[in-house]
Amino acid sequence: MQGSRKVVNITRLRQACRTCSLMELCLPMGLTSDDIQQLEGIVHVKGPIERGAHLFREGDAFQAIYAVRDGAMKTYRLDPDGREHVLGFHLPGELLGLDAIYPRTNCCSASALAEASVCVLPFSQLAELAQKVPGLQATILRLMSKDLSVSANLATDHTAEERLAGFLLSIAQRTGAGTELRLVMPRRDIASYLRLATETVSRLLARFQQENLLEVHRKQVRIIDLDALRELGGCFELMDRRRQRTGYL
Amino acid sequence: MQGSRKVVNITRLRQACRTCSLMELCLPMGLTSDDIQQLEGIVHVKGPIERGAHLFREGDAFQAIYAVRDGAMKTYRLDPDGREHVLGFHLPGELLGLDAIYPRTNCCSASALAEASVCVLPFSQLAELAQKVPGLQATILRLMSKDLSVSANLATDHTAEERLAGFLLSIAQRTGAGTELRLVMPRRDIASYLRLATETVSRLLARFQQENLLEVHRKQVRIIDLDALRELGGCFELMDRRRQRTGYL
DNA sequence: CACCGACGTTGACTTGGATCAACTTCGACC
DNA sequence: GGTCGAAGTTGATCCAAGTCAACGTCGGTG
Repeated sequence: MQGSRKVVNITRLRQACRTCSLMELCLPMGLTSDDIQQLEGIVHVKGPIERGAHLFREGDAFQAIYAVRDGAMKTYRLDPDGREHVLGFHLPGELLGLDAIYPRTNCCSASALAEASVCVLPFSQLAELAQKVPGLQATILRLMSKDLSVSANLATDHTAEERLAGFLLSIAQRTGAGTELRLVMPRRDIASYLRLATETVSRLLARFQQENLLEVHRKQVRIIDLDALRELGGCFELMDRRRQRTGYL
Repeated sequence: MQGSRKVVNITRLRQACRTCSLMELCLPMGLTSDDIQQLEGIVHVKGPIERGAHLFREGDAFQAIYAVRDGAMKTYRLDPDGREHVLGFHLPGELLGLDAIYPRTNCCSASALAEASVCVLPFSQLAELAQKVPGLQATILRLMSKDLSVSANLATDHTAEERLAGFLLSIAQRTGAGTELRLVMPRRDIASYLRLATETVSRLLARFQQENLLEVHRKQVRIIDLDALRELGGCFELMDRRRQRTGYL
């Protein structure tokens, strides 16, 4: 299986945003084809990044922000005792590294949860381009604003149950998977992200299953009672103007 | 006392950023005097906003972002049970309302903790101006990025002790007050912001005092053992490139 | 295909912080 | 300056979630 994929070490492919399947989801969203062409001029693809490998590390000088193309990434920090705290999961179409703009230093590390590739957006060039392309500036501001809401949601006070329910809804929403979702990240990472113990996540999933809200098979989760789940964790779902689904999720 | 201040109901004063004491702290930071003049063209002052009065409410259409001029504001949301969750405190020079850009609707309410006044920055005009003034775009991106770090800090897993210590340090840092600080917000709001019970905040402050880290008199706090406090909550302090103090805090 | 280590689950016990309740202190207003 | 309500403190008790420990299960490798 590893062998069937030829060694692709060309980590700097030009990216054709125009043909990218994430166009509706990512920075090019709402740009004219002319604007997109300019964006393509500064973007390149990096990958494959194998599972567990790092895209950047805490302390690295800030150079670029990144957009996930495929696979999945997590960002995390190590506390003084060396324990890992997961700050976020980043799925295809989502940005990474925005929090490093202010301090000009990456204040978290980013590693791949599954083999991934990303678009590299060198920040100085991106900012320069955003100066010329109003739609791009607007998109960046909106995406940053969205991240603010996400962390505000997580920072507020909720029970373990509410946070986990909200997390599952958020993953379902972001992957557009409907009710059938795959948790790429291990339980330990979910727990860390939600500020819970791994055991608590495990127990809650078991309980949700027992109460007929979910069907859980290892990383595979099927949502059975969406309404009940929403009842618990609904406030974690974000209004999403891009991915207005046809109402069923 | 109330009487000595004449009824100031002129809520729309033009603002002279050039002479504002917050210039080094707020949006004009790093702009040329020419740029600042343009900024002044779109900014107006709103206030006084009396203690407890609202600047905007959850659900309002998004029109503007705001910069606190003086006083202090809090942002909060009500959960389905009607309980208030404080999302943030906003001191002079800090921005408010950035999280509403994405959903185009205010997703929290903002009220004054003490009589306050703010600069109103109509967003569409601000975005338009940022398009022309590179330094302004850069500043907005940096300030949003900073807010991302703040909420990431808060969202990660810490004990009550660590969060409160970090909170005190953050207030000290942001007010530039050195070791003598005044908590404008009631205990209840601190507790809500830190996801604690009021009683816990009270007890912890008592304990910090007993352990000779602080001296607490109601809203007045003096930091006695800064190093010990940093040991506990240091990771909440943000690198701040604007307010590099002379090392003592 | 047997072994190993990482991941996940389950049970027993502990604990940090919440809740409930009583009391004190403050400051605004008559 | 006395009254009243809001804010803050302190003590007793409780519980959600953490910790510790044992065990099951999967997937990759020799």
